[in-house]
Amino acid sequence: MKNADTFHIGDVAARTGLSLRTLRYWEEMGLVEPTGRTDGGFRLYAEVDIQRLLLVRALKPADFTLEELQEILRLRDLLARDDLDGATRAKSERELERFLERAADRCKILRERLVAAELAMSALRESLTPTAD
Amino acid sequence: MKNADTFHIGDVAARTGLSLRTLRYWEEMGLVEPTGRTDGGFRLYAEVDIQRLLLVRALKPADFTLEELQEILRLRDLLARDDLDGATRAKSERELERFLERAADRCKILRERLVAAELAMSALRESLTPTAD
DNA sequence: TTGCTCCTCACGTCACGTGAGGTGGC
DNA sequence: TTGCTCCTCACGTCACGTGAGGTGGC
Repeated sequence: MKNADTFHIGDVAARTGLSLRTLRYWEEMGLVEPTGRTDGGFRLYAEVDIQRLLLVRALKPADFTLEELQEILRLRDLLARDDLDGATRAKSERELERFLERAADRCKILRERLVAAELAMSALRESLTPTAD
Repeated sequence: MKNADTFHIGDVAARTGLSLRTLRYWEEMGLVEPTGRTDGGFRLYAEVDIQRLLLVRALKPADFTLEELQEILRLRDLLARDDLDGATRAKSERELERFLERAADRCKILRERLVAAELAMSALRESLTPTAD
């Protein structure tokens, strides 16, 4: 039921660093569904599924909701097809661009907040030795 | 009941960018409690409360839980006192140091994840023009 | 006095964590 | 056949969001 190119959920968790619960939840939300199942009901992930999972994992720090990530995957899948009419392709490209721009903005904001946090932390650290030195 | 140096929750929300719900929740968790209340029950925040709120807000991006932030505030308050015996002070300083080190580590990890996210995003963007150009 | 601000429940949400009880795979 | 992995509920958690229904403040 399982050939050499498919993986059980435990293998996938080990390879991606995601929890079993996260893998099942992402499937439940329609984000990444395993290619197949064994007769007994075990999930079977193919290499392409794992690449999808790694993409989602990589994008998560940009503060997307799972719904937004799903939309990004949908657009990516759509654009990967070659039977797409020009108008649909152009529209999808613009939508994906918009997502990526918002994500870039949020990355910038997160970086600024990290700087502010580190500033606050060094201020705290310095208050440890207020008079002495 | 309210003098010139105290603020209603709405003023505080405007000044800190935190929601009313967040201010009330942080109080409920024992993180930042307003200095007083009016006879009618309105919260009254003093300047010192607002500084506490701004510190918590600044530290949040370092991925602390509210419980951890509470512990940091407790240690900071303790260390601000001058009636502290040397042993307690030294111990508290070490504890706070440990927190700050862990926070610095997490900031570093978050920064690396942001880089990875931006890499994944530019890879996505490039896949938009696979053949043309 | 009017309306704007504030109050306290209390249920909802997002992205999972964590058992409980049961079965598949090599 | 044994045990290790996997399955599906389903309740719990964290940090709030979002009304509902009622009252305080200038």
